[in-house]
Amino acid sequence: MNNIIQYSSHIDNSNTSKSLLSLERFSFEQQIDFDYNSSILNLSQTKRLFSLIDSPILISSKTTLPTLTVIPSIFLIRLKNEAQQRGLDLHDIRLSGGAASFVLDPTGDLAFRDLDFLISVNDVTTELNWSIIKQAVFASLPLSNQENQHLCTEIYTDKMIRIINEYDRWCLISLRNADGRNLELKFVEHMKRQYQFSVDSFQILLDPLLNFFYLTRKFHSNSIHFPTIIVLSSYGNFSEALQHLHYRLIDVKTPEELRGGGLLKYCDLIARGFHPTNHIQMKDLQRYMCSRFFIDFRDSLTQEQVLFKYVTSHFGTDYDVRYRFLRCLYDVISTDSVWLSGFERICFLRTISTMSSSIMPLKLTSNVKPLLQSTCIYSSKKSFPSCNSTTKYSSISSLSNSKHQTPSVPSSNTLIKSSSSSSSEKAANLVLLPSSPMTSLSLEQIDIFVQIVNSLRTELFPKLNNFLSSMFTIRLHTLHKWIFNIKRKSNKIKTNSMSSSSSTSKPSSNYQTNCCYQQSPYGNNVGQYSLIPTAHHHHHQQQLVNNNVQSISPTSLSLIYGNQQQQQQQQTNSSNILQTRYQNEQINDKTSNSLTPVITNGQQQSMINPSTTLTTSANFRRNFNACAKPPYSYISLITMAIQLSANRMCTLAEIYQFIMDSFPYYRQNQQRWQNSIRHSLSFNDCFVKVPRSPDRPGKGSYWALHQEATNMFENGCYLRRQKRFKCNKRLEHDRDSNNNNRRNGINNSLDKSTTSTGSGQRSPISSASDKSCDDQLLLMQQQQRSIYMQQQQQQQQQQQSLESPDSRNLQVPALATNVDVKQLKQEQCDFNQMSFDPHTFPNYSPFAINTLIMHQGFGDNPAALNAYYASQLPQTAFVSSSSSDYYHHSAMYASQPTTL
DNA sequence: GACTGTTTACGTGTGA
DNA sequence: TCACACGTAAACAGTC
Repeated sequence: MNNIIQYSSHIDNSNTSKSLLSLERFSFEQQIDFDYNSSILNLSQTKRLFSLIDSPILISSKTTLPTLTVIPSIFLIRLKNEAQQRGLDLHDIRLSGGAASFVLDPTGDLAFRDLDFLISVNDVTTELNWSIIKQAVFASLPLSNQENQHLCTEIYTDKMIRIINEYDRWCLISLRNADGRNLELKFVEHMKRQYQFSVDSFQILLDPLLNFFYLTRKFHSNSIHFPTIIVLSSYGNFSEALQHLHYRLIDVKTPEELRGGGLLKYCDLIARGFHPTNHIQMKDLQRYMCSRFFIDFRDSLTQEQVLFKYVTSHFGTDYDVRYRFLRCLYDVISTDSVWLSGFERICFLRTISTMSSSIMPLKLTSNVKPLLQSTCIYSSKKSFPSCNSTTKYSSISSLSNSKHQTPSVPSSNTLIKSSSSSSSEKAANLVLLPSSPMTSLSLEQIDIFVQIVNSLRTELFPKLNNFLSSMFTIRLHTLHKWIFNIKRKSNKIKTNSMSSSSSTSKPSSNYQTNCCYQQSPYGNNVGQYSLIPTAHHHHHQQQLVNNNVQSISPTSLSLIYGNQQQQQQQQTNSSNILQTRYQNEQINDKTSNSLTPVITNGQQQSMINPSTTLTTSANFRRNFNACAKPPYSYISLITMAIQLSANRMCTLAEIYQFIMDSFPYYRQNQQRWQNSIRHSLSFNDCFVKVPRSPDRPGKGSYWALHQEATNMFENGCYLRRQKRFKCNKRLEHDRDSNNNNRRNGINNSLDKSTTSTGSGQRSPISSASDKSCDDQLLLMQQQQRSIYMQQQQQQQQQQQSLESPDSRNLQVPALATNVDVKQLKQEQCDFNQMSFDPHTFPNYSPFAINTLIMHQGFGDNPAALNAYYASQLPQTAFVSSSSSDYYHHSAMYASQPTTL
């Protein structure tokens, strides 16, 4: 308690006792251990703090009202007094976050953004206190006309948030600064998480300093009469946190409490030279932060906005750090977002990639390596209803080798089908550029661009059209026309420049398109629009007007709608999409979010205003509890656990453990959700039970994904499935035998109701309907299959005998007959063409009870199991899946004669 | 006895 | 409105 004694020696007794009392009441969860968790600022730190809170900050307005010059120290003293006059006690004012770290940092060059102040309040839940807080804040601003205080809410605030739930009771008023250094005032009754990483966990108690200022405004930096200033760390161990700051280390406690923004902060620290204290743990943390980011910021528009806001407000003109930040974020998302929707991930990666080039000044873009390099699979059924979900698209790298600055294309979603990989690299690079709204094409580049497009048009455009018309309802002629316009403008510009004409001609180009544009969240840059899918196939007459005769870029052209009405209609459509999405989110998460009234600046706006929609989104994010229920179904969670396991199969306990490790929500009420997990495993045909091998005794079986159920979640999108996976053509006798086996204590991998409706509404009637399979057809198919299998076995035997005279096939008797390979091939083709459902033939399923029991020894030996299945199954029996290598029939393919 | 697995019943939200 | 996907509870039986 020595700290307190020193601290109190400079303050009068009444203030001291009050401050001590305040410290105890400052209900930031943990008990404060002053010996272990606090320190005192030294001289240089104190001077730095003085300088920081005694330097003016410009609070800018959103309108024409004057910019206010605010000195934090004076402002805080006034705020305290104003609140006190209104009957509200504000105490324990602390400087926190990056600014506090800046004060403590011995180098003094640690970057920080906002000035965050924590102010303790007894009760923020009442409307009266909330009203007093707002009044006090705006009364403390140096406004000449106090009658306009109510306008300040809109004009001088960047954010105004009130969080009240079981974890948090606090409110925030953020006074906006044009440079992004906002004055953030958090009035806290209770806050569960006050920091993200150890290095920003410091809180400097300002009460003695404010008292000092209050007593004497004659402070000089060379004064020797400094008050003692205490600094705490909510990290739990002050010295450790300080060491992390000194050595630029990243550490975190209770990462499950981190919110989505933690990922950005983490990448920010990495970009500034920080390093994880534990790389292994940090890998898990990265995975968690990725998951959390995409839970908190679910739609791509919000993600883009969050990222853009962070980038613009945290890096200023430090493009090097900015690029490193984006690079780090890109890498983390690429490698650690294991259970995100493939579509979400690629969208966000593209956003990062685009931002890495578009935000940079033109002179730097040529030096910036495009981030988007990987080939990714799209699954866009949800987001783009018009897209054929069965088609996979890949995006390839941008013009990484080009010496020219990256040209822009009309859409940020220029992709080609995977099948077009045979197209020349030139073509792929051409159409897969990340959109760069800030860049423009030079004349030479336009020439090159047009030439390439023309030369590849016949090869490329049909594929492009397939994709674009299905996903964004862009027609081929639109692209043709766009190219034509570019070329025409290019010629015109050439003509103009050759004639040295300085006339400001503004050629306009009209073309029809039924795509929908929306203003880019990138803010004020003219002509930045992003392409979003349309909800309806409405046709807008859009006009592109080129205002810049020096350079032309489709994305730098101003977009003008034919009339205002159409514009409004389009905005309505766009916002309706988002609105519906957020409404769904609210519904989905209603069980996990307590009532949390949130107030933001744009709340009074019309519902069809996109900004309101975004506000709604932001509100939703803020409501999100740290331990909220993840948006994944139990089937999704099980699938994740299985797919992420080494052998593509897990025991029940391993599934439990995975879920609890991954999602803190499931560390509670275990009996309830684990019962549901067991129910899901048993009930759903997509999960199959694989018996343990004798050399691996233990409780319970392994659970694997059914071979054909590996892509239930649309290439990684673990949200609600469009269609439930069913095995509804199983033979009646198989069901009966399974039941008998179960009664006899034999594990049966297919022991599931074949007629499940997804609910408990299964009835004998419905079962009977499913039992009414066409037995004759099945019998025919089975006979055909038997013939084929016999031939297949003969072929394989022949192949094995050729490869290895000593090889044995214990399952198949040696039939050393010469097979007419041409006939076999023909029969194989015939077999391939017949309608064949592997589930119709449970005896041939790798998960059939007979198969598994007979070959239990393969249970834990994927290679042996593969080989066996390969020997037993035709190529077409199961579609090979890249995501299920465990059951990939590679051995069978290898055994196929290649000279057929 | 705890765990694992199956089944039934019922409720809710979603989308056609 | 209805079928379906999903969640929850509970009873029951088998396994370790």
